[in-house]
Amino acid sequence: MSPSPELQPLYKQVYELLIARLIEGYWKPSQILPSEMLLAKEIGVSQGTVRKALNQMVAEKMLQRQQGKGTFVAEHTQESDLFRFFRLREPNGEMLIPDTLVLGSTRRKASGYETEKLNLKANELVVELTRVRSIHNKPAIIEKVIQPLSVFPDIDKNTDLPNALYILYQEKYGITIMSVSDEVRAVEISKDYAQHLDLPEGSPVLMIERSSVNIDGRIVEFSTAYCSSENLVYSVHLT
Amino acid sequence: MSPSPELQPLYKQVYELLIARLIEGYWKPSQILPSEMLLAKEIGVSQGTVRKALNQMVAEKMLQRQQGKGTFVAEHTQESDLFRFFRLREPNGEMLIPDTLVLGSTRRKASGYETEKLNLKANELVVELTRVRSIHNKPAIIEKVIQPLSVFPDIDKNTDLPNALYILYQEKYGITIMSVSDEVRAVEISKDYAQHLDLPEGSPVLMIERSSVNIDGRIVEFSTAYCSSENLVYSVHLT
DNA sequence: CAGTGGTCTAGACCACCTT
DNA sequence: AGGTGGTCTAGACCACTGC
Repeated sequence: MSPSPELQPLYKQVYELLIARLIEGYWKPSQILPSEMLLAKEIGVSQGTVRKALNQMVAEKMLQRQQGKGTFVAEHTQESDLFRFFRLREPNGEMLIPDTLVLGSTRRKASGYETEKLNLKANELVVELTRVRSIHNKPAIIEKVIQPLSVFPDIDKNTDLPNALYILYQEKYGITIMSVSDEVRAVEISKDYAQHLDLPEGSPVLMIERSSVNIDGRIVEFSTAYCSSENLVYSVHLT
Repeated sequence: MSPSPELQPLYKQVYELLIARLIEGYWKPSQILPSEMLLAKEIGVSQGTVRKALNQMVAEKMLQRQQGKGTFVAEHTQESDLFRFFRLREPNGEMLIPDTLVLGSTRRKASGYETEKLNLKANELVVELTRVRSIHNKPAIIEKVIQPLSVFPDIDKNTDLPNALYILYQEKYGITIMSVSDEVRAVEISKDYAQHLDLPEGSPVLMIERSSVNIDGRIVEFSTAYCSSENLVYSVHLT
């Protein structure tokens, strides 16, 4: 017997094909896609089948559609989208966009923990970026971001990092963060970090470990944030 | 000019109609719905329109469909679903179902904060239920649940509360929790709670405030949990 | 075997946007 | 006016389930 082929619904094959084109950069963010009819003819399926694939991609936020205009590759450099994954709120529910100050950036070998979290090869180099984020001109969050150089070549050579790193990831490296996984703990803040956040040593703070996932499913960034919950709350809605 | 009627797509009207039937209990959890064809004939639309409404409800976890069997009202008393909103994990990512011990239950007027969170009328009565949840036979979580008596009549008269309260909500009160909103803070644990959790006073713990939402959109329960993050982590995946 | 949901197609009309 | 996506219908075939 010959090996059985993978049987997939047509719309799913179309879905995979379109995703592949997004990953390879065939269509770029904010670019308009061909119409349903054109795609259907090119691929060789009916318009309804293309529509089902497109709608699923819209549901997963890869595409955006506008009646009368067309279908666009999702632009994740707009404020509303950039802060889709920013879960820290003031106790009243308001979200303020923090100012950011870079404390330092070093290049080194990944630790065992980072190698595991980021699915790296042994001895890969990473950049460790440390930043302090302030709200109302008060330092509120200190965060350490680990960026593999294999994913972001020479990322530590950039001057003027944007407030939201995802802008840089998308515009310079073609990497679009589609989902994140957070692990939240309560810990006592270390002496060093306490100074940066203007808190007493040993104060309880939220420690938020985040893995960020690219459109192709790879974990491309890992960060650890410490955040006083005097003025900030980690807030999520689960459905 | 006469007031303009609300124009809604057909499938959305069908969607609303079906939800209304779920809310009024016309179809009950685990019950099978009529086939697409029967629903279409009864409502007076085409089968495709019914399908679009049904698929949206499946996406929102109100219904479940099985090829060859039929469409069912979601059964949220199965373990997999019951713990859909249980976000506490061991540091290795494993989830263990905790044992539960009731510490006490009192009936009193809602505080101003609770009245606001639960959208209650002034001076409504609530039940305050306090429980300790243990993992590996070690107390790990202490939680206070606020249940309005207007939503859950005589809920404090129940003996043998189930481990997962949502079973009780659904089976005795017809209330199905469809979504929750969490606010997570880091705080120092109080002396009283420290004893219950076998922790030093002032240890950093996660404080998780949760509002639980019924299928009709009302907030029907509010809880506050304190949890040592020595052995537990609040873990979410955001897409 | 009959009945169900899953997939796919084709054609129609509408509302919206651009030119 | 012409093109786009949004909605709706109708009909067909398939895979799965239960009798």
